[in-house]
Amino acid sequence: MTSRRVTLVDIAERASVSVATVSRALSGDPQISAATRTRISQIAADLKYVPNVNARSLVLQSSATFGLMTPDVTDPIHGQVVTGFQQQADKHGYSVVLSNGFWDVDTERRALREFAAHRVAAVAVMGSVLSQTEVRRLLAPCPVLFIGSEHVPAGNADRDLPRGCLRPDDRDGMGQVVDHLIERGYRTIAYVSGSSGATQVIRRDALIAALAERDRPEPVVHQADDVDDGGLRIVASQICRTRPDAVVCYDDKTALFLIDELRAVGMTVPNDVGVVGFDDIPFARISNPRLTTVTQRSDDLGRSAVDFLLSSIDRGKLVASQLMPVTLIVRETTPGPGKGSHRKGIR
Amino acid sequence: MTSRRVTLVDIAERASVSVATVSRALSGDPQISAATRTRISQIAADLKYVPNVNARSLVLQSSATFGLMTPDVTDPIHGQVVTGFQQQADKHGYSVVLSNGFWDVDTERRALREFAAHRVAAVAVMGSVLSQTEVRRLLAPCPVLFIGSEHVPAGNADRDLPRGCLRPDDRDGMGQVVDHLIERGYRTIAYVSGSSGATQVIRRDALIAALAERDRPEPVVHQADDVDDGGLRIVASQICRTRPDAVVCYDDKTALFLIDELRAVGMTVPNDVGVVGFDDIPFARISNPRLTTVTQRSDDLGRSAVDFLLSSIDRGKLVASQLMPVTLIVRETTPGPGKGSHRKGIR
DNA sequence: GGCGTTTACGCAAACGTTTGCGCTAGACTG
DNA sequence: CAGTCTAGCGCAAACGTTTGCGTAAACGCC
Repeated sequence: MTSRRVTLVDIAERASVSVATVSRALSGDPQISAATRTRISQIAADLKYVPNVNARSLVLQSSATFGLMTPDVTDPIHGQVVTGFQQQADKHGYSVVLSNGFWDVDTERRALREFAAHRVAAVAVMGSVLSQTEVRRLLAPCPVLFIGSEHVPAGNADRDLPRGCLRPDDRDGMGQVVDHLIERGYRTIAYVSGSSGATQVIRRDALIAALAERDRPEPVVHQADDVDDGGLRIVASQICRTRPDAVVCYDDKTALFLIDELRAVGMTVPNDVGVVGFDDIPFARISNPRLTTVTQRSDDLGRSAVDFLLSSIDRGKLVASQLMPVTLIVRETTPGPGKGSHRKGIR
Repeated sequence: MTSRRVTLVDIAERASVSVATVSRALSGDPQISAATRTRISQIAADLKYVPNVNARSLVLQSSATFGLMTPDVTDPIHGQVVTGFQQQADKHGYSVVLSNGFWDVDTERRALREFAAHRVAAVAVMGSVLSQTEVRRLLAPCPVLFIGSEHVPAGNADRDLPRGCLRPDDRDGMGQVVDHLIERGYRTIAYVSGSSGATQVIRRDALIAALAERDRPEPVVHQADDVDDGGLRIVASQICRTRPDAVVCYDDKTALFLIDELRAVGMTVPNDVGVVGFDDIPFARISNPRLTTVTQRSDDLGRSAVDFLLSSIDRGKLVASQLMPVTLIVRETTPGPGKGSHRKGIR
């Protein structure tokens, strides 16, 4: 607060040129002679000039900034996407304002309005509880991209995607999961989902479809309300009764919490039941037992997202939606039914 | 891009008043009559007016925005701080631009310059690899707060804190850890730290001090270079040889990865060795075995950070530094040496 | 040396706000 | 009724950039 920030006019005075010249020189405009350009750059450096992006955005009518809304950065899967997004964004000279929606309608609305107020160049939203149309309306002329699974009418999870949507190929992933499960001899399969969000209906439907395609019985689906706080306890006891061979979970977090609750009711993974997750968060590979899951290269997802936005910015509209490839990683939670002599002798 | 954004002049025209009046009306200036104020607000709402914060920041000489730099949001502990920061910030009408430093000097410098360019009101940085003075210099007149442990000369970890620094009371935490370990009968204690960052030297010194104060032998300290990618493997084998009663880790992530590596070399936690972490990340309470750790209410940390910044903004300078209280949470990884009959019969 | 062309730079408007100050009309005071 | 006050609003400057257009000097050409 003490010393005023140095502006273009300060540099202009010191270099005895006009502000326009300084501006052009610093932006590398070729119509400025090399001599004055270097001279001006030197002075700018001496004065520790740092441009005011607010002023710039004002005249440019748009700031070199992306808005990114996530339900909760705390969730590892979202954190990874954010990271990738971040990296790619500032590789292209964009910065990103982050907002958490916290699965709350009003919070999300405020966040989106904030983006609009900042005149961000584009925004990516992952896992909103708002409808896609409301989001787009709130953001008005600004291009929007939906990361992760987006709610589409059940039954055509992989086709008729709304434009401006980038998500992992959950359907293919579920196919791989089911193939693996069948190969290992699991027969009865259950599904357990977290509380809210549109992703899980996609994954659930994908699982149902995958099973149907292979002439397997429909899965029992369990729904947990508050995964972080004991919401899976009843699910665990239900599973304890129904005794499916394996249970596939909405995501890794759900899977890990479920395993914990299963232990509490006396069921051992993978001895008594196989478990597979989704997302491959960092802790999936060091959990005990290590979690079988499907990885989606979340950071790539984030990176692709900004590529998406960039191209949609200069084309003026969003390009077609896209599915990200996905691969199953088999670890210790699915050795096959009854084969759960998991690291005997060590634990 | 199609329809131009609506501005104050649009509202002014429609309401047949001046722009100044509109501005004042919308900001609740009492010198505008209640009648016109509501009339203008109505029109603004009809037109879906959303203010241009860039223009505002330009005249206000400062944007209602905080910069927040973290090494990596993916790390759960940082994620939680970010979340708390976020919440408190937009409770006060501030938005936050996030940047990852990724433990890289140049990335951090770019990020800080970005903050300066945005003319953020204040910035909080957690776990920078830059020196505190360089950070402050880069950010010039803008107040800076260091979240988390900050590097201070060894030996006076808890006093002579540099101003503008907010961190958990690691020293007290380590005291609780040591007391707990002693009470449970652990005698030889090792310390394992992650690679970079200033936090761990603080915690290491805190552990050393805590042991010394209680007339216990100095700990063996291990240093891992790349925790995420097998860096703890050699540490695990070392521990396998030296056989300490317990090992306290720099943070939960390190602890969890270490436990995984220990299993790989045939050591069981807590049977063969006790483990305690630091931070209480979400997965600490569902790991197998569940991790004894010290919690620091990371979201509170984030919240306190913005309170800090807010008060430092209107006072014109940073208030004194502050230690956040911390408490030990005893779970399953420290039952006492040899008492590791951890959940027998279940796993 | 006149003419056109290029090079290198300056002028000034514009972006959307905020705010100090000035102004007017009506209310109030004596 | 003249003067003072106040409520309610408008004028215009300012914030720091960018950029279209103008222009002066330098240059090339015959």
